[in-house]
Amino acid sequence: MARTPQDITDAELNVLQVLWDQGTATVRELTEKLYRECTLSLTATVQKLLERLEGKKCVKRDRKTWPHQFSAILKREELIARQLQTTANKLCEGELNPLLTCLVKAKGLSAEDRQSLRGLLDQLDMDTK
Amino acid sequence: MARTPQDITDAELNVLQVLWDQGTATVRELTEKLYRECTLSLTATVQKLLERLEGKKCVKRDRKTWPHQFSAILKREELIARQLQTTANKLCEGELNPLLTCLVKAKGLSAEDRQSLRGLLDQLDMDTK
DNA sequence: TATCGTACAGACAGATCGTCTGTCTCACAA
DNA sequence: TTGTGAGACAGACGATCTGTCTGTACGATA
Repeated sequence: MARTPQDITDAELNVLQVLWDQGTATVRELTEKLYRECTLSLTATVQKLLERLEGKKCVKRDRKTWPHQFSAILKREELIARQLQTTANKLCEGELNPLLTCLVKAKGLSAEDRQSLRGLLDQLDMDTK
Repeated sequence: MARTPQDITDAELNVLQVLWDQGTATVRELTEKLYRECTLSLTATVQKLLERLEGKKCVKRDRKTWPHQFSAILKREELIARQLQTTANKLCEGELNPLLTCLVKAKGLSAEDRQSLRGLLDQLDMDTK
């Protein structure tokens, strides 16, 4: 049976992280940021990762500039949401609520966290009224 | 670079799902549930998956019975929590809060959902008082 | 026009993962 | 006790994924 490939690979994610930080970057900048050096082969590697990310509509490339300028299309929050939906599909028949419950029950939620969460909920109540 | 293998594989997860439903099962029962038939090779496949799950401490095997009875050690909620932590590590520097925010902001959270979530929060307030 | 960095295509190797084959062992019936 | 069928276990294979590299074409700058 065909294994389901991960939509965003580890190496691809590293590239995305830099783009999220910088906003926009060239291959050279990305390579140096990621590998702390910039050889020919490393550049090609990053180039390939960008190519794949472009194919996945996660990154866009400005071909009018030289060298090309790359920037992220996919926002960090969108990726988070996508990942959450994926785990929900795998483990909760697509329902997001069980994830919420799990998160809230997990330790590491301070009183302030709870308070700000209540704020968010109130906000939602207002919006849908 | 070594790719990071996924802790629980798709096929392994399918086995776990059945165990979560049934509570306990033999290889034969699992195979029939998963593949709707029970050939020699399919049985071996399930056997191998169980072996790997056992190695990962997700499943335990009762060797006193014949055939062996298998049951899940890892609970569904625990796996959910683990998955959430994994995405948090990849995308939020380990912080769970951003996930919460994402989830709450996502559509598909009804008024009742919000209300029950408030209940959960109140519960937590009580506990930590 | 020579040179250097970038773009692009293609390929490769290591690893993962689902699957299968083969052998041994156990329980049960004849 | 022995034969039989199902399960346990070990090992291996092959498709696929994924990070990386090589090779070639292209574009800009001196």
